[in-house]
Amino acid sequence: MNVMNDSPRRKELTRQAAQLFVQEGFDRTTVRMLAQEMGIKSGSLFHHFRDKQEILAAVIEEGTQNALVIAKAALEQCDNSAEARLQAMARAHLETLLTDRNAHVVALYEWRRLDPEARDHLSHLRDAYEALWEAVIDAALAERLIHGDRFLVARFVMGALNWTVRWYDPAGSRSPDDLAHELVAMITHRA
Amino acid sequence: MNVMNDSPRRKELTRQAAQLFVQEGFDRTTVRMLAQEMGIKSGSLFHHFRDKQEILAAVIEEGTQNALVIAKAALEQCDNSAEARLQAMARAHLETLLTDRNAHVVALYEWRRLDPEARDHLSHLRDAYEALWEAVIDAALAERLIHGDRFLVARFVMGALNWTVRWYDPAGSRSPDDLAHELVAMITHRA
DNA sequence: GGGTCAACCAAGCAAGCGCTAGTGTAAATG
DNA sequence: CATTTACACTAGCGCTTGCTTGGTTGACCC
Repeated sequence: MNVMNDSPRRKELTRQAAQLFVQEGFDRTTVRMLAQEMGIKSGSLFHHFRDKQEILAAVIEEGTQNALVIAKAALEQCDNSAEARLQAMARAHLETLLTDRNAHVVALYEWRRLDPEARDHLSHLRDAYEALWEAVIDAALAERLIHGDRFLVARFVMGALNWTVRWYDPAGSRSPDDLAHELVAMITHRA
Repeated sequence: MNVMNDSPRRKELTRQAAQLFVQEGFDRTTVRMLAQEMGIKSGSLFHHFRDKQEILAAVIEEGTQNALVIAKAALEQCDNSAEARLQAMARAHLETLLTDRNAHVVALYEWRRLDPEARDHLSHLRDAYEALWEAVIDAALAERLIHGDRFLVARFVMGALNWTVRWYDPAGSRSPDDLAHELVAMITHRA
């Protein structure tokens, strides 16, 4: 057992692990399966990660960090209107789900498999992401673009968006932009 | 190894299994843990269920069947207006999540652990439930109470509702009725 | 009062699990 | 040239897993 830096090699291994975790689930994915997918033997795996748990944490950290970066970038390069910002966030969320699908599915489904320390560390990242959403929703409420309880609206919207991993087909006819449009139209109270 | 009827004993065992599956996840729940929770030895478990998979299927079937019954009852004893029916469905959904929480959390999180035959059988049940939703949403669209794509609206709404298992606290100050109200208000386009 | 049957138990098997120990080797570093 | 580093290998330990086997118990039935 050795390092725990973020070498490029480790990044690639993390990506491949995410793929398997989605296919099989974390518990059903054995270190031998992971090693085979990575083209090495199971013993060699522990040169890159302290243990199996750390692979899961790495997958989720990678995905969440990307989501944060993308969402921030989307907010920076869009209008200041509440509607534009709402739409930018929704679209960014869906695009992350598309480009970084595996990591996010893992984050949604296997969160409970994290040990307490990892969960604690990663929930800070997740909170930072959700704070972006809440700021945008607050602004929309202030402009009276949407109505209702701040807390509830945020959770309803995130639920609707996160649920898309269950049914959204990136190869289908609908683009993330379309979906974001429809969602904003649904909750918006103007013509 | 023996029967696979639906004796009252089996119902009770199923209920206890659901509890453990929620706490630990399906894969991490061992037959020895299940047996201990049930007050029997692990070998005796296989008198009631063919294998571990069948316990999972039993849990999910029970929960989905209950949801169907409750939703149908709610629709029968409410106004014919689209808004009332929308609210009745949302409220029924949330109440099921409250009274039958364990089974539904399992259905949401462990669906992928079902083997293909069980998944096929249970997806028919789930489709019947979703059909109720789509009928109600169709009516609301026809009345122009809500706008948008039938398919997308249905999935956004179900996502928002199912996501509640992540954050909703039944002991908190909000009732299922409150939540249903807020959700309908959010997507509704009238004063 | 012999037969039936659901319900349970003790014991254990074969397979698979996460992880470790110790070693080899090619490239980078001093 | 000598040493360190990064990465991979083989071999296997200690343990848990889902499930099976072979048998016992006690309530009910004609």
